[in-house]
Amino acid sequence: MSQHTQPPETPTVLDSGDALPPIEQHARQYETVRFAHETELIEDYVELIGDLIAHRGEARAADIASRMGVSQATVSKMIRRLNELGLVTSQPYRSLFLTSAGKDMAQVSRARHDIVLNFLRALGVNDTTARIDAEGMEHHVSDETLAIMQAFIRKNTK
Amino acid sequence: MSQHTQPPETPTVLDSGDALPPIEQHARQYETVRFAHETELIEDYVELIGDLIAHRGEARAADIASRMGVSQATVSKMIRRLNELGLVTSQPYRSLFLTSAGKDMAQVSRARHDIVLNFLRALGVNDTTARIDAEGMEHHVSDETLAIMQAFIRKNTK
DNA sequence: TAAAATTGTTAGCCTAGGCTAAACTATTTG
DNA sequence: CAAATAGTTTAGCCTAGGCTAACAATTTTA
Repeated sequence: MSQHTQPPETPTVLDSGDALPPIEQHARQYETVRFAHETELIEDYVELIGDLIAHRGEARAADIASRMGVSQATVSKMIRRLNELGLVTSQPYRSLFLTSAGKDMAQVSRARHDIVLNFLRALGVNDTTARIDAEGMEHHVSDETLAIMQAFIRKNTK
Repeated sequence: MSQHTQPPETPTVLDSGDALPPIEQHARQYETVRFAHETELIEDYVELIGDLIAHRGEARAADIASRMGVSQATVSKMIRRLNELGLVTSQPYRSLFLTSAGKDMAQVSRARHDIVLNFLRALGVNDTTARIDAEGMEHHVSDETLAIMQAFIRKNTK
């Protein structure tokens, strides 16, 4: 079948680390990451909108743009997407609101974010770094790991 | 200046969690994540190519495709990019090789990946889950956090 | 060694998520 | 209350990273 005489599947002595995972499992790992990438920006926007509403009373495109560090045009386009996904409601030139689906997503996202952030802090990571890392990590942490992080926080925080 | 009378910058009582970070810092967090996204796929390919060479003796497009879970056309296109970036050398229809820049990247990437994976295992996360989480997390973990993870591994592994 | 099977490449399409520039709407202010 | 300013949207462009289909090259095998 193979056009090459391959070394056996068992790892050779060349490597220092683990063997390669089985092909199917390996592919599923990358697929999981690709899937996370599709949803994470959406979640970040929804989470930020929820935060802005909670902290500032409203969520405006200009605020989202400056906090996200992108142009207002980009935000405008994204809001249209969030609308189509049924996560926010908006009238032109007016402030945004989260739908109940949006609120749910914001709440879940925020809770996950907080666990990761507090876990990193409990581990001893500096606050600024912890915030940056948490922002990137939160979408890639499974429920299982999240539960373990939560237990760790309880154990290591007064 | 503002067209709305805004609540003060200090958070209102509505929220349960932390205050919003200052705008500049907030934007930098998201920018860091966006930047990581640009490089992480590249790193994943380079890391996988390095692993295939180490474990199988060669890295072929078909193997990369099946392990990444993408089409061969996608891999072919990506290899061209890696070439342009000076990370691999390739002749058509021949196996790939990493340049020394590619080897460096693979080595760094692999080391980081292993630390995150072993950290999750030391934390008590199931192996399959740990592999999936590590794949997603590795590109978002700062050097500071990585060092702390490494210390944690040393302390919690016999 | 010719045919079959596998592997690799190219062309062309699509979506997401950035951007700038220009037009439009709302609010504030002189 | 009109003009200036601030905020929002739209149009059009670009890149990355997927895909399929068609074709080319290589390797295996009958």
